[in-house]
Order: sequence, then structure tokens, then C-alpha cells
Amino acid sequence: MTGAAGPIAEAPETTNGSRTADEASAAAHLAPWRTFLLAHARITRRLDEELRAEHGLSLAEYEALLQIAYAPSRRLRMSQLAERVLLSRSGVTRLIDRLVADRFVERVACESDARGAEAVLTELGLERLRAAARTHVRGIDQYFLSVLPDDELDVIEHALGEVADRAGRSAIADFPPDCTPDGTATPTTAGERSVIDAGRP
Amino acid sequence: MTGAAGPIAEAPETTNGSRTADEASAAAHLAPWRTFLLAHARITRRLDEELRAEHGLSLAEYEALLQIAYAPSRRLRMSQLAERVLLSRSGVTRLIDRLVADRFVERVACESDARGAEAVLTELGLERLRAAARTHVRGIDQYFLSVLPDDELDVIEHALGEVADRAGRSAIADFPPDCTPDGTATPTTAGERSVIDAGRP
DNA sequence: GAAGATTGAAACGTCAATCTTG
DNA sequence: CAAGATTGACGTTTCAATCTTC
Repeated sequence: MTGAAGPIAEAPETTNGSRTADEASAAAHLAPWRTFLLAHARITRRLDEELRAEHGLSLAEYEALLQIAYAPSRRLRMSQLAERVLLSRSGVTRLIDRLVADRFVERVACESDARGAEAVLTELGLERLRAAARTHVRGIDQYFLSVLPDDELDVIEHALGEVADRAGRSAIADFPPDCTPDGTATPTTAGERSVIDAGRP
Repeated sequence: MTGAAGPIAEAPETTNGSRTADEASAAAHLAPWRTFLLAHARITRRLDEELRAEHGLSLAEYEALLQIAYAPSRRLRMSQLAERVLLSRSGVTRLIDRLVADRFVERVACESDARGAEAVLTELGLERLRAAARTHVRGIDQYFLSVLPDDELDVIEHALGEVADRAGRSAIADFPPDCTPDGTATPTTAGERSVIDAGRP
């Protein structure tokens, strides 16, 4: 397990029975991460497809409408919307452009701060949102919530909350906890480590 | 909890003390899903930023190189690559275009099937991959694996595997398990249900 | 005709620069 | 000058159409 050769080792196909034990432990270690990626990609795609097919809304558009609907007076400042839908400011500007073109939202100047703009949900937008919500709730239940027992959902919520929190702290500054200049980094993800170590004599 | 008014109810601000109990149970029910989205967005962005900054590779490019490297003879058919990196066929064509331009990959005709093309990792590509793998492994450890105890990782892997599986089955056909034509759907995601129910007299 | 791969057109998102207002 | 929002230029990804080979 130490001098892991793995599939990226120098010798093309065999060095000494690599591709069995190493490969297994590698896959096992990376598995949670790849499963996480796969689950996200699949569900997200499903929800998006179903919303488009049944209501002509992308998932991003739906989530924007929902966030606006949840805000007081059904209106929300652009930058706050950006935070809630995980998009850049300019991304939100353009998303709202589309929703305005569809008459689901109106863009109005902010009274208290003339620099600001607010997105206000229209009656038409609310109707569309209500219809789309059925589809979206059904999808989340079908593909996520109803698939898992409550205790597993609890673990996921807690664990991924921890994860999101860890990844959310300042981009720079908490960088080199296990990354040393001389290359004595301490990666523990066995699978890809073979990629790293393979080049060493 | 039944006639939930929620924040999307007809009356602008009050109907009967909505926005406390309803709001709380709504948020609680949706929380695992939103946490899942947030965690994915944050980690993915971090990994991508770090790979770009330290090695000039996007996360997608890195993952493509890795998949090719893991394949026998370090070569992979385009369509197989598409499956493994969760991209469309045309997406992969263009991704490989970039990697070819960077000299990390060569595109060669498939011997056994003249329709096919294979992406072959170059020596330069392997070197870059090895360097980048350090960064990537460090990131996954730092933001994901090392954040969680093993038993939670096990739950996540198992649970999200289940989820990915459920969302991976045929797009059509397994649609209407809890969606009836007359609108008696059974959404259980309390939060957004208020959006749905609010319009009813 | 079906499958593998590529291409053109378009959708969507980001960064950097800009404009306006605080 | 800092903050909110928008715009222009650009990169990436997808869909639909196409070309080639099975």
C-alpha cells in the first residue's frame, strides 16, 4: 500500500500485480467524492429537464423566482439574489433580463438606494412559480428525500453543512496546511497518489 | 401544517401568523437538499480555482486527463470519456480540442473501428497531470474527506449512491409515481408546498 | 439505417471594465 | 473612493444537424 504503483505507474501494464489491491483501495478512498459528483450531476440534470419540459423554466430561473417569492413583498435586491442562487452579480443581471422578458419579474429602482435595483415578482411569475413548484417538489422528493431514511438525511445535512462551511472560508490564507514547498505534501487519497508517486525512482 | 400559508400566500404579509412555524418546518425539510447544492458549488469552485491557479487546468480538463490516464494504455475512446466526465459527446470533442492544443493529449484514429477516435495521453500530459493531482488530492482531502469521520463518509457514499442510481434510470417511464393528472400530487416538501397551495381558496 | 464523432448556432455564466450613486 | 448594477468580451457546454463508417 505504500509504494503504490496504480494505473499511472511507469510500466505500461504490469510491474508487480498492480491493478488489484492498490486499485481497490484507491477506488474505495475516492468513492465518496465521485459518488457525490455523480449524484449532483444526475439529480440536477433531471430537475432541470423536468422543469423545462413541463414549465419552460430552467432550474436557475425557477430558483430565482422562488427566492424572490420568499422575500418580503416578493421583491429582492439583485446582489442578495446573487448570493441566494449561487451566481455572480452579472449572472443575476442576465438571469433577471430573461425573466423580465418573460414578464415573470419586473425590475424596479430601489427607493432607499438609487444605485440599487430590485426584482419584483409579477402575478404571472407567481402563477408560473406555483405550477413549477409542483414539478420541483416532486423531483426532489422522488430523487432525493424519499430515497433516503431520515437518519441518513440528517447525517448528510450535517456533514455537507460542515463541508460547505469548510470550503466557504477565505480563498487565500488557509491554504498551506498540508502543502509544503519542498513537495512533502501529505495527500491521503490513495488512488490519485499513484499518479503523483509514479514518477519517482 | 396542512393549510400551510407560507411566505407565498395570497396576503402580502400576514394571514395568520405564517412565517414562523410554517417557515421553520419548510426550511427544515428542504435543508438537506440546499445544503447539498451549496456544498457542491463551493467545493467544486475551490477545486477549479486551485487547479487553474497552480497548474492552468480547469477541473474538467483535469478530470479528463485523469480518466485517460487510468484507462488501459492511457488511451480512451471519446464516448467513453464523455460518460466518465459527465459531459456530452460534443462537450468532450471540444475539451479534447483544448487538451490537444496544449499538447497534453493526442487524438488518434481507432484501429478497430474507423468511425472512432481515441484520446491518448502524452508524456507532457502525464507530467502535468501528476503535478495537478497533488493539488486536487489536497483539495478533496481538505474540503471533503478530512472534514468528515469515516462513518459519515460511509453514509454519504451509500446514500448518494442510492440517489444517483435512482436519478439515473430512464428519463421517461418512471415519471408518475406520485403525480396524478387531477393535481392530487403528494409533495412532501413542506416549504415549497406553500407555493403550490397558496393559490387555492 | 444506427452509431461515433464533429460542427454551427445558441444558451448560459464569468471576469474585467464601466457607469452611477453613496 | 467604495458599492451596486450593468455591459462587453470571452469561455464552456449543449442541441440539432452533418459526415463517416459499421
